Amino acid sequence: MHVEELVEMIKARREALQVTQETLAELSGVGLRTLKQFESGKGNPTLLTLQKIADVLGLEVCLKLKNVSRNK
Amino acid sequence: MHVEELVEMIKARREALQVTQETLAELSGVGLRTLKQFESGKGNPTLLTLQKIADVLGLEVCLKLKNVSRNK
DNA sequence: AATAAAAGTGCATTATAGTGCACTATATGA
DNA sequence: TCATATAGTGCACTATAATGCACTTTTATT
Repeated sequence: MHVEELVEMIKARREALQVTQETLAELSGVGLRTLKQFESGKGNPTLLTLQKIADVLGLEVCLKLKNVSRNK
Repeated sequence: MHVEELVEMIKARREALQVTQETLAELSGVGLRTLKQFESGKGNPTLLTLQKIADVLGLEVCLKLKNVSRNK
């Protein structure tokens, strides 16, 4: 997943749960500014930051085998 | 997945592919020091760094729903 | 349209990730 | 065992992520 997709997934999930950025920031312990930056596609969060955010949304960061076979 | 698990997955994958840290660093464009730090569990890489490393190993960073139901 | 809530942005500061270099430690093979 | 390859670490520096604050823009809602 590219960064944009990860961002979209986080945003979609947050919105689905009807949580505001402000609330998510509080719940996750990540600064509001940081969250805003990330969601607006401007950021390059650290793994820890991403995990904190994902966690609260019931998501988890993982690694999976890429579409094996052929050259993208 | 906790950081340690992600690290283990990267290391296992790198070793399975018989690639040295040095080679992986070169292929991924990530500094050797950074890679060493990450693999030895000392780091908190940025998403971009993690993606660069994962990419070369045929892995991708993703978000997935956590074990729904009940309290971990 | 007016208001209010939520999201986005500029600026400045602090904390820390990324990096190279030199060196140590450990694993591996002859 | 000795040599060599590979992995780990201390130090120092640069780049940038994380953050708060104040303000603007956008998105509902009435």
